[in-house]
This record gives sequence, C-alpha cells and structure tokens, in this order.
Amino acid sequence: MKHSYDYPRPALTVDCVIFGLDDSDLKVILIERGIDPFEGMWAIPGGFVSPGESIDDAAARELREETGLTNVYLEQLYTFGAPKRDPREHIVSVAYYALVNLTEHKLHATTDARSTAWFSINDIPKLAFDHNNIFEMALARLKGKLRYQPIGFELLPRKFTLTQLQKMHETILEKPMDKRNFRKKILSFGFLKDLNQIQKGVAHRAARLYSFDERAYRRMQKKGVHFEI
Amino acid sequence: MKHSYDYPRPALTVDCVIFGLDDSDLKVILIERGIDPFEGMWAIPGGFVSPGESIDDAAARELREETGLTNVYLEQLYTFGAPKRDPREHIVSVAYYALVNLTEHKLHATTDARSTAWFSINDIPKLAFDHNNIFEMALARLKGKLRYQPIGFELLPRKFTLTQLQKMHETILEKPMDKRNFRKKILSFGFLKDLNQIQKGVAHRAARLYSFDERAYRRMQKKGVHFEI
DNA sequence: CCAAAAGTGTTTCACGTACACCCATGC
DNA sequence: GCATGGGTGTACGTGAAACACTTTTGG
Repeated sequence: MKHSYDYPRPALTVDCVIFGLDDSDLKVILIERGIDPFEGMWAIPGGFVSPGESIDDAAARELREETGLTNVYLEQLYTFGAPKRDPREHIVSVAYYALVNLTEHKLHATTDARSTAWFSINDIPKLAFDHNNIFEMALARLKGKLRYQPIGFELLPRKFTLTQLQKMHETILEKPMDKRNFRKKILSFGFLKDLNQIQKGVAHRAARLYSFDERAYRRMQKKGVHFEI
Repeated sequence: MKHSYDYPRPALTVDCVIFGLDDSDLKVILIERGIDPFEGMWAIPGGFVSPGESIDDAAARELREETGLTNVYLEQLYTFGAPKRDPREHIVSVAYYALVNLTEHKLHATTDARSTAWFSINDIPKLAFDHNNIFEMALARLKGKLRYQPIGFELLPRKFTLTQLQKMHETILEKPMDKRNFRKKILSFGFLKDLNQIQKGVAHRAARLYSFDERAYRRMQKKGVHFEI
C-alpha cells in the first residue's frame, strides 16, 4: 500500500546513542548493519518514526528494542538533516541519548539476527552514515551536562559508594580528581542520602552506600542554587 | 501531483524564533496567521522542509523571508514531535533561534499579506500550536548560553560600548550588574578589541567603542580557558 | 554650570586547590 | 600481619562581590 501527500516529504527517523558504565568503562551500543547501505558496518541503533507516534516515544521504543529497558534516562540530543547523510534519499534523523546502568540490569540478548555489541568509547570504529558525528555530539553533551546536572547517577546502581561516583566522573570527564575535595563538594550540595549501609563482600574496609535524593535536589533547584562539580 | 511512499511519514517543518535587541528591549518576530488552524492568532515564523533541502538551510530561508537577513547567528534549538501538536496531522517541527541586530539592519517590511510584528518578550500573547513552549525554550537557551558563549555580540552593532554590552546582559539575564566588576571581568578575557574610537553625537562624555575579536576568542578557547560572566 | 553617562581601585570573604596519614576489613 | 581501599582536616591563594567619587562632554 502506498501513502500519498500533496508535497514531497523527507523521511524521519530517530537514532539513540545508548551509554552504559561498566565498572569504570564508558560504553555504547552499536549494531552491525545487515543490509545496504553500509552493510557490515556498525551503526547507532535507530528506526523510522510512524505518524501518530511522538518522537520521544519512538526513541524509547528503539531503546527498549535494543536493551529491553524502559524508564531510563533519555534526552533529545540534536536533529541531523543534511540531504546527503543517507545515500538513498533525504532522511532526517532526530538523535537521542540514553544512560543505562549496566551493573543492575541484565540486558536482553538481542533477539533478531542483527549483532549488537557494547563498544568502549575509546574504541569506536568508523560508523555508517554520519553516526560518528552523532556519537561525538552525544559524548560532548554528556561530558558537558555531567558537571552541572545530576545525570551521572543514571549510570550507577541505585546504591553507590562515593568512590564509584568519583570514578564515574573521572572516567567521563577524563581527568583525575582529589578524593577529599570531591567528597567535600558533593556532600555539601545535600542531595546525597547516606543510607547507613555498607558494602558487603569486599576484601577491604567496606564503604558507606549513598543514593541520589531527588527530592532534596529539587528543593535545592527551587532555591536557585547552582550546582557544579 | 501526488507524492507516494511505501510507509506513511509525518510532515516536517522548521520554526525560527528570531530575537532582536532594540535599545535594551529584547524582542521576537511573530506572524499573524491568515488561515486555519489558529487563524488570527500569532505564531512563530516557520515552514515546510523540502526533500533535498537541509534543515539548516530551511531555517535560514525562513529567516531570510521574514527579515531579509542572511549571515546572522542561527542555532538549532530542539525538535518538537508530539503527534497532536498540529490538529490537522502529525507535523514534526525542528525549532531554531536566531539573533539579529536591530540597530544596524533595516528590516524588510514584510511583502506578503501576513502581518508581522516585533513583540517584547515580556508581552508575548498566547500563540498558535505549541509555540509558547518553543518560545520559552528558546529564551531559556539564550539566557543559559549567554553566560558562557560569546553570542550576545550578535545582538549588538559591530562597534559597541561597554555600557551597551552590560545593558544587554542585564536585559536578557534580568539582573543588574556592577559596572566596575563587569568591566574588569569582560576585559580580562581579552576578546574585546579596543577600537580607539569614541561615540559621536551623544549629549555627555563619549564612551570608547569596542568590537568582539573572534580571533582572540578562538585562541582563548584553544588554550582551554573557560569563560563565564 | 548643569545634566548625564564614562571611567576607575581597594577591601573583604568565600571557595577552590593542594596535600598525607590513619582506619577497617578479608585473606 | 599485610594488602587494599575508606575516610578525614587544614593552609593558602585566587577570584567574586561590594562599594563612591572624579572626569568628560553637550547643551
């Protein structure tokens, strides 16, 4: 069945850069393309937007299909609309990025024939389409936003230690931080809840566990307090 | 003539929030709609994207049609894709915002039948579609970015005084600043070029004129210096 | 000479940064 | 008892913020 319109339209897709933190290594999901164009190359997961489906929903659907996850952090990144970005025809793509926590969720093995894999962000191959651009922009956004928005917690387990939190910042921002200063600062914001629990099964002194207190964060926000690490 | 595709597609438009600074008053261009839906209401200028036209070009075209201007600051803002945002059908809109300098450019009187007007941002009526959302997001982006990116100069004449620069910041950020501290800080960055010229025809002591030195700014950027007002 | 805006330094306080040692636990 | 990471305080310097008067010019 054909679908007809009075004027021609570009096609519309969403692409979703899915970040995960795996024991202090930042990774993204890539998919090996099984069909032309760019058959055999790796690409960021994505798909077409259906009329009647919001683009946010389309991105969430894409994420669910790749990971089985719902309710994860998902944010629109940028829209890529150069006419030649897809060799077949003009396809405009709205890119999103997602932050998932690899340690708590067992991810689906992908069910269809395509092969899917996590790649360390330091080891990204040449990708199909303009997907290297999309990836670079997603990473830049993550780095930029991490410093003044509490999005990093999305990459960690719900209960985490201050050392895990610091390692995450160091990994993503690619610079070492001073342990005492980091703790002083992050605790001073008041949005970390001390759970009065400690790690179990570690071969050294067990660390205290914290969680992100969204309530407290919102209260801080409303007072107009500017948080920055 | 009809255009047919194997799968249905949402339509794609660009909308362009055009900001101008008029003697310390921040304004945007709105257009009165002549046709349904929302006939008679004000809206942000926009139009459909043709296949083969990049979305950036479509936004630039829209801007040119409304103002006659090219080569002005234009940045992609966000893509709005809720299926019900247009009552007719699913229309996805990529929003942009532009910064133009009202004092140097005489703007076209609009040539077609639609009426076009500058509205002060403190006096925006209820707009068609979800355009109030788009406007609010554009304003928030402008406010946020002004503090750490040299975009404010786009709103001023090429040669400006430090007082004009300060007033612009005060207007957009909606808070008063200390004259001495402002000057000390902005000059310390080193990206303002003292033109060794002074104002003419003012009924008081004439101020020195400066221009934004993009070269110097890029040099500063490359050294990794973080600028913030 | 008066009105109006330009231009200019110093003090104070908060916060960022640098830095080293003892503690608890499992093996 | 030893290896491993957890946890803590202080001194110093930089930069933000507060603050008022003199200068220049046109009318």
